[in-house]
Amino acid sequence: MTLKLRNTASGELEAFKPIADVVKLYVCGVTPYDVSHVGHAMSYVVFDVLRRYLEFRGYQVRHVQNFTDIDDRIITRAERLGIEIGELTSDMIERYMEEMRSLNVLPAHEYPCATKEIPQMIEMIEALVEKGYAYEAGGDVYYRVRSKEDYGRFSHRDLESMMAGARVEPNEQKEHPADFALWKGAKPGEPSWESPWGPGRPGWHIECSAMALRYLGEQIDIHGGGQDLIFPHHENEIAQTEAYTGKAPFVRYWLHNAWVKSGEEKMSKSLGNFIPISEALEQYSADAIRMWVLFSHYRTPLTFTSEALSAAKRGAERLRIAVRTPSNGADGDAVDAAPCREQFIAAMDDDLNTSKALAALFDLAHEINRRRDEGRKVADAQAALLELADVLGLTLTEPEADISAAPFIELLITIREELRGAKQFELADRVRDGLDELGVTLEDGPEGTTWRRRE
RNA sequence: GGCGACGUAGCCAAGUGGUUAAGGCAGGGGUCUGCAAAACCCCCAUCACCGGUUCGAGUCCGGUCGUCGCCUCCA
Repeated sequence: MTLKLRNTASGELEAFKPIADVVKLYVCGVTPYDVSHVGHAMSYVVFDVLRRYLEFRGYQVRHVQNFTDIDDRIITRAERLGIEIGELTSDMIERYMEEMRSLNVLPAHEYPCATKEIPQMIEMIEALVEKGYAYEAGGDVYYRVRSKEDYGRFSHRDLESMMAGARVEPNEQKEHPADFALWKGAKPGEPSWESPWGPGRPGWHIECSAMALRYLGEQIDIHGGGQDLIFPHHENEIAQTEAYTGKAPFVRYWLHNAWVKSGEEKMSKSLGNFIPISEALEQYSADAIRMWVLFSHYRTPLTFTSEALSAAKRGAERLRIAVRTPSNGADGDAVDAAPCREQFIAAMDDDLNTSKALAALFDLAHEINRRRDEGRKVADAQAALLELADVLGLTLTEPEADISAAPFIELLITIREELRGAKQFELADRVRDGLDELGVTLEDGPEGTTWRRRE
């Protein structure tokens, strides 16, 4: 069995074969001008799962993810806040990193920032101008889309029909309306860097090319991002990179995740209809949020609703209980996890069918509970469930309980035990209900009472 | 207008030609329990609509209706 991925470039399911031993993975990062929202969470959880699965399958992965720490929105916002752009971006980057940690997203191996890669970008732009793929116009430098005969093929559009849309801003400096900026001359007062074309800053697309080139090489295995980046970002990235290196394809497999909807429309920063990751994390555990994402396929739009998140929360709890409840059985392990493991792998091999992979985990959890109830041993199966859940980045651990509260909870349980012994059920129930309201659930079993913390 | 995607049970969501249409949540009925909780057992869909291809279609083709996305910054 091999991993098959839906390659945006071909639209086909393709067997994954890395170019070399180490899989080169580049994921488009955020523009840190504002806090990240659950749409970003979806995207980075998806690519985190891709990375974890590749590693689970025995590949070594080198994961690079950028920060676009210079652009119009950053400049505007920093100006409005009256702070330096660096102050704004480093704050947002710090928050982003913290949120990813909370979501159990593995850190990339490199997080290059656009502003730290200016020389590389200038070098690329110069070479593109020299080769005739780009031209300078009034302090700006543009990529000449006409220089690439199949420009638009990647995103399934052609220059003529794009012009028909009439949404491309006319710019008399450009040779062609679709030509895109590699370098933007600075307007007075804007942050800028020196260049052969005067002070300015890089265009959006060039940074990813320069960083991918520098940190991963001229041809990479997988490039990921949201579907909204297919055009123009990735189309342009391909054009300029392949023009620069003379090698194609720049990327072997392009993967794009769908977007998160807020109500009936796409959640996005510009629409202002977003739910920050920090806000989601206040209400739901990382496991719940990840499970919400993973319940559906990465190329299908997701909707953030309390119903969906609650379902994920309960689902995570179900798996958690299956792995944490010990068995007192003594005979050999009663559950064979191998069939589940096979189903899990088959599902993940099929373009990361996480919905099906999760179903395999729920089946295993069910089997574990059944056998445990029969008094059989299930420890090995529980270990397997934990291992496979980890491939999806699910920890299956309970929400952090306040350690200092534990002895008091234990004490209340002991007292309640005595009340129950004395058939003082009303008082005993008051203890249980009281703890329940504080987010602690008591469960009476044959071995005594246990407690767990709810999300 | 161009391009892309989607419409499966109360909700979320797999399934791309062939046994009883995965799984989760919610709901109903049981077992367990002092009562609960958790777990376990049982129940709950003919796949937007119309037509076609086929021995056979949720699954392919055509059309209708509806929804979303990209074409400008966006994960």
